[in-house]
Amino acid sequence: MKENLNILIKNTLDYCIKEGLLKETTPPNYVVEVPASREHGHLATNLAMMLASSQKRAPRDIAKIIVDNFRDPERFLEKIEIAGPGFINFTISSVEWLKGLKNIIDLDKGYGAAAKRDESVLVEYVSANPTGPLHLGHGRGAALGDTICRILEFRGYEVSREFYINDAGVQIRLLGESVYARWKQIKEPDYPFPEKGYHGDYVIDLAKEIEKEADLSTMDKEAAIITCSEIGKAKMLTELKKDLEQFRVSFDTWFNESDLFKNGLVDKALNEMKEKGKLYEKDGALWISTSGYGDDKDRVIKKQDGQYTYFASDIAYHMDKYRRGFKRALNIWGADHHGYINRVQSALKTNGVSGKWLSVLLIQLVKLWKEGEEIRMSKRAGQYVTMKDLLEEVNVDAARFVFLTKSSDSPLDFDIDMVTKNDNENPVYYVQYAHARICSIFRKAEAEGVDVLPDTDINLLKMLTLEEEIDLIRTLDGFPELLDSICDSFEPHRIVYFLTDLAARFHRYFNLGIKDAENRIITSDVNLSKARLALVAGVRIVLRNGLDLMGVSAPEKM
RNA sequence: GCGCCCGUAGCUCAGCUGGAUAGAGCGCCGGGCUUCGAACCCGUAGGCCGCAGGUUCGAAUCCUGCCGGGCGCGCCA
Repeated sequence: MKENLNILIKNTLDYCIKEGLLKETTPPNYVVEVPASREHGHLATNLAMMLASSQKRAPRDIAKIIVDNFRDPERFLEKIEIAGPGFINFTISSVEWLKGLKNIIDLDKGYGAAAKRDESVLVEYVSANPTGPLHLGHGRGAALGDTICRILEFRGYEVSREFYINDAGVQIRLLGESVYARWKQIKEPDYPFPEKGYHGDYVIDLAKEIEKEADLSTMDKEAAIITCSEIGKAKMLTELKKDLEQFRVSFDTWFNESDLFKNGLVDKALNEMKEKGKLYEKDGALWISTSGYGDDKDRVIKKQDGQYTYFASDIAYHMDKYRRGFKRALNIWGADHHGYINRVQSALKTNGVSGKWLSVLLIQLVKLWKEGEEIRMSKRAGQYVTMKDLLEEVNVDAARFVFLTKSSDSPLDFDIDMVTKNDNENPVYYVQYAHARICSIFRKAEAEGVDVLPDTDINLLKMLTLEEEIDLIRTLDGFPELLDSICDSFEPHRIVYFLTDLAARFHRYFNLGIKDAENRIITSDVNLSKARLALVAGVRIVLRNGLDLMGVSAPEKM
């Protein structure tokens, strides 16, 4: 609707200028938006106020010119009013809203989707080290990344989901040493455990499993540790994939850091930078001069001991991403990585890649609450709640919904008790209940012999005359725009608030029928019933499509 | 010390590129089911939007400076 109105506004503006009613000017940055109050119509624009300075006239005078000359040949609008300091308020003809509803029902699962566009996005998320189980922070990143990908795809972007496996550095080695030590301890309980090793019980489980698969006792220590590293990593990855799959999160590409070295991509990246004169040696180490590109200081890329730093492989990785031809890249990182953003972007700029090509979405920490107390997580002590633990207690729908409820800028308190409850304290049920309720209405209608999928012709829909009914359609109409705003802002929490608001409007509408039988959806008037069923069918479509984009189920009964 | 994020109702948080009277959930108090699902709805109370300036027709939103909280600033990974 907004788009349609925008066209009319633009035509009117052009007309007024052509007729000399307004001075020629570059179009101001005005907005068309849904006003907060219903008294202000369906849509409103601040155009006249934005024009005031260039026209050197009072906003209300300009508004009057626009309103008096409004170009609306198809009678799209029912009413135009000037209000307040110079807002122009539009009331759209109710037939237009009914057409909008019909469109939603016709498109069904495709409502909210956009045509394929020539824009590819690489989204990297989770990227947990395969040295331990997924924790709640990873869960938040997984829910967020997955939902962003689903929405981008729905809006026509070509999306590739990627998980980067840090498998080339010392932490995999440390995993091997930890597993090896646990294996030794089966026979020699006093065998020393590496100081910085991984203390979690899962390491003991790994040691037991590896013993079944490989005869470590016939190997020398080094070979045994390498075996432990390799098998340990493979097993941890299997676990990660399993947990993620259960969480309805999948990836197109599992990218091994070690492949960057194997395929010579790190050397290649370094050589290119060397040729461009971006590298230099100092104090026996190799440095990259990122400081000219927005970084605070230059960074070491190869240490005195000849080992590459992580930065080296990260540069190679991001250059590889770029060369694979993606138009944009998005990384989803924990907030503790924020110091790294500037560094990576600077490195990209050093290589001639625009800093805007890579966006980074930071997510704040997750705190876990149980029985009114915070459960502090400590990796060193091997004490933390894993995704696996969580999913044993909490269903996937509830977990994903809660992870998505808050802005990623805000730390998340995850209250296990609330999310475990099967009552109205659990926020996911509010939206799901609305969906199930509509399904129930349809079952009832079917039982009463009402044609449940009428061919939604506009004349039938004209039975919808209640204010609440048009309001519902208006909300449904905002769905595609909501999705677009999420694609631009990477703020998927907005969909939660949108769906909660839609569910609230539906519940309120439904409850009108408790007070007054005339307002029930299935009434004694068959045509009215059909029209109202079409309306709630539209609500059901948006609830279902929206929940689907969140990776949350839309149950027919609950 | 420098950088990023946050500060909105008793609690947890929304508030979309600046818009009209700042909202929701939970909690408190009070109401609503003989017929479509009460996992629902309606109503009351509750706010110097951290503080102080600035930008303009207009600021919770943008700018500056403070205050308070979180995180990050390695030849760690």
